Amino acid sequence: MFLSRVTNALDAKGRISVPADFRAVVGDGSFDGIVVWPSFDGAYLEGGGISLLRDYQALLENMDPYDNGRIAFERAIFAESRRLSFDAGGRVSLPKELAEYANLNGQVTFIGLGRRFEIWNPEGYDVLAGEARKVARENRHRLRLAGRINSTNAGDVS
Amino acid sequence: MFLSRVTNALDAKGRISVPADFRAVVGDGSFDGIVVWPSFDGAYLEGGGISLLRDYQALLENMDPYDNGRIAFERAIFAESRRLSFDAGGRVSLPKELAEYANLNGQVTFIGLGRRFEIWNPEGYDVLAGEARKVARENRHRLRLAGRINSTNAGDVS
DNA sequence: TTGTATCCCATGAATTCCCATGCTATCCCC
DNA sequence: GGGGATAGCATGGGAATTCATGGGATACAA
Repeated sequence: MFLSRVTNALDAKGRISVPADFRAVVGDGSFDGIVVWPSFDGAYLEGGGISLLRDYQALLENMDPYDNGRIAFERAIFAESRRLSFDAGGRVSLPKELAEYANLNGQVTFIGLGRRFEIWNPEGYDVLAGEARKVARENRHRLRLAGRINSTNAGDVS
Repeated sequence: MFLSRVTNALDAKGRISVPADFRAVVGDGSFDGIVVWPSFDGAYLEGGGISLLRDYQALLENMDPYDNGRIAFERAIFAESRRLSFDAGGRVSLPKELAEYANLNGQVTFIGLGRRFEIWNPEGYDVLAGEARKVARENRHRLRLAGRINSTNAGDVS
């Protein structure tokens, strides 16, 4: 599970240290690295472990083969994504076109969002984080974990 | 289940002993520690076991992917939360930015709230505790356990 | 050759691990 | 019931490890 927000350096060679917590999540045996693609919702990158792509694949394969949405997702995610493997120090080298797409230079911020993560220009994300906090506060009544009053272990999270 | 109010020391290295009662609750096999994030409702921290985050994830994944509330929750909780693992003595080290957010220094108070807990500056919480007692008294008629009157294990606090 | 990508090694800082200590609550035996 | 032993817990400090990051060397392609 990807959690937390971490800002790391993008060096002159185009390398970024992937946060150690993130590295611990993506291990899947077959491929030691991350998969990253440009978001179709804004100037930032989306990414995850190879298993995330497999989940998307399973999801799309349940859609009609000639569904316009399915084809578009395949083109926007699979075709645009890059497989970035870790070097010995846990870094990946980010292709230039992805860095340009997301306006990355000097510093980049990894945003953990559970099953996936995003990569942002730090300043770009700061304004968004403030808005998200405000909207979350306005919607906080919706964050309700369903209760089971009569259960013998209601609330037990073990 | 997180219960009781406990005040522990925050040492010079940023470490806090998590109350032993709390530690006994969070064990989940995969991760031995707690997850903590800044509340979007005030100057204190919220936390729980990794399973609490999984419950939130399940809740959010049932919402529309581009629901504004969902995205805001993901950014306000997942992206802001930190995974804090226990050392041999049952302590975690609290990142500086979280300590600053909640005005923590010297002493911190853990507030058990059932499925989750909060971390407060002790003085900050004292005023709130008094108010909570008053509001609880005003709402006391609402504290009604519905359902099985003949439950064989009524009052079980496991 | 020149630029680009990959691998390897070095380094400082931050974090984590490990061991030691005092206190408190609990247990057990007399 | 009293008193001592014992175990669990909170806390302090030093050592060892991990982590992020920089730079050089090597392989490959244009």
